[in-house]
Amino acid sequence: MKTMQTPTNFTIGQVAQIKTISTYTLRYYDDQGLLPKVFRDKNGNRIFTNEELKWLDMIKCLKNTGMSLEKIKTFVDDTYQGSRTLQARILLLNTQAKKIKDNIEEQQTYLNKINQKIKTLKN
Amino acid sequence: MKTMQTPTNFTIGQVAQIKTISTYTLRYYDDQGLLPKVFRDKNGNRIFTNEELKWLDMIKCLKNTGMSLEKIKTFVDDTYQGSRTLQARILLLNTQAKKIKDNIEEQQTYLNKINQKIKTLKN
DNA sequence: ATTTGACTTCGAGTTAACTGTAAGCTATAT
DNA sequence: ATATAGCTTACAGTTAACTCGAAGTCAAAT
Repeated sequence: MKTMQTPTNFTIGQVAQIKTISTYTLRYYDDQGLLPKVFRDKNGNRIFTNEELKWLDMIKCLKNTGMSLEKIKTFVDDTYQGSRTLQARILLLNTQAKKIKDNIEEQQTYLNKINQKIKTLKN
Repeated sequence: MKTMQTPTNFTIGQVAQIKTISTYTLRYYDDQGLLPKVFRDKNGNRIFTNEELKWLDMIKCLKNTGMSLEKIKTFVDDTYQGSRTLQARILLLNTQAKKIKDNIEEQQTYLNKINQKIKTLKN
């Protein structure tokens, strides 16, 4: 079903507040092509929409799981290329999912090691 | 029980091979004070022992779980200060353990999000 | 005796991802 | 009318953690 959207136009400062990202970083992401759909008002100011907010969540997800901004950009670009790149995008996400799984295992191993070390320090 | 030690003197190149860390990085770590017990032979060349190999494992563990080299250095320094710093070291490790646990949870959340996204892409 | 290889120091260069500064524009408030 | 706030661009600076180059020392091999 379709649902009504809440008003969906934001300035860079509003987005900075909502997503707790600095305006510097938002402009940097835009400059790097991570937000290719940001339009401008008649004064040249950026207009962010819900689409950008969703992208920022996705960027955060990929970035915080170790993907470089450069690689994230290829994902963004592919997305705007449409269905032609569907397999590439699925592959990229599957690869990232695998990487996260491996990382979780690695972190678990390190956690065990540190807990072991704490034990020995307590003797 | 006490066990015999295998011979325990290594050059920087040998350590680089054993631990697959570049000699550049090893010297950098030494310069930064992360390996305070590295002695020198009569020619001024570094002599690494099993103690350093163990430290390199510990450094890797802390570093790969997100600790800065600067903070790792305080842990190393504290260790060589002896029992006076025991509580500080235990605290540092407990804090790191907590951080790792939180991170694992976060990564799990991101993994779910990505798997969800893969699903929607496949429709 | 000289070449080779592995080591040394010092200092400069690299990279990613910001982070900040300066100069300027525009809409709103006083 | 002017001050303020929030935006703009261009570009320079910062940070952590390396990474490398140059010039030099020393021991072992040819």
